Amino acid sequence: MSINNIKPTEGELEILQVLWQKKLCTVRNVHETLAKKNARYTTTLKLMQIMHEKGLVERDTTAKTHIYKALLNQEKIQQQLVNKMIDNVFDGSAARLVMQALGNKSASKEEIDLIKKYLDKLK
Amino acid sequence: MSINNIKPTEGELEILQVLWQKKLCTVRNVHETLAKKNARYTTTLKLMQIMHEKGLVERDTTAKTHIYKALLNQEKIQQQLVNKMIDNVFDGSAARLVMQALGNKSASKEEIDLIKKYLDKLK
DNA sequence: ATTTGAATACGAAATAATTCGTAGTGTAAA
DNA sequence: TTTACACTACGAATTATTTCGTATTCAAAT
Repeated sequence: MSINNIKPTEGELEILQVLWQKKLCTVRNVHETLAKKNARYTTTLKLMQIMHEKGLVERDTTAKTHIYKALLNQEKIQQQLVNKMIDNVFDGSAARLVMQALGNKSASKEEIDLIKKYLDKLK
Repeated sequence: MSINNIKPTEGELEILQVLWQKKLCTVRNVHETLAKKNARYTTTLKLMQIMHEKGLVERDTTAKTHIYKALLNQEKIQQQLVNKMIDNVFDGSAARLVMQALGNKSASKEEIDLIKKYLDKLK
């Protein structure tokens, strides 16, 4: 399995989320940022070590406290997940997903304007 | 766990997809429609039996060949999955998800027009 | 120098999800 | 009525994922 077609697990995705946002993180960094507040520190550590084995992240081990960095491209993974969702859950219709996403508390007026601009550019 | 907050697994989702589309299905029906063509028939059967135990589907067992029907509401599940994706993968921004979905082969001109109309209605 | 605290490594248990094989049963065709 | 076949039931193996505990190491503070 190449660097493409990699499907991070649920837990890995949460960690990637943090790494994408902060660029460089220690394990503790990630752990404390994580929503999953009930897990032990070593759980996060182990997960990140596994991610390293799998090549999902790289780390700088020169100092005692290692510094992690995501290797997967955020946009690629997003695209991959969205595509899969469109196929599996929305019968292949991107439009249906979009409308579902917008019929949604999360979509503010600003966001909707943003999208309209984007659509106009697409044409 | 109530009927809400149920999180179907990957495999269950594939089956639900078929059930939502066809309304009423035998196991064989589902099995042959499924993308997952490499799995044995009894694998699909077992999965659907488990879904029944969990209350994800109901079935009519009057005849020898059972007839299955989805109990989960498609739109609710879609909404739930989309929301989760927005939170976990798009930093809470619906707009970002939408744009990612549209920067995508799947979005044809027709679909884009559809979305524009939808957006206008929203305002 | 010793202690203390925070870090890593890693085995292994616990949990979840998938997959399959075998047994048993009912029905329709021969 | 016997055979053949498609179906269900279900245990159990396999695989994937998550979780934690313990051992060890290093460095800073005492």
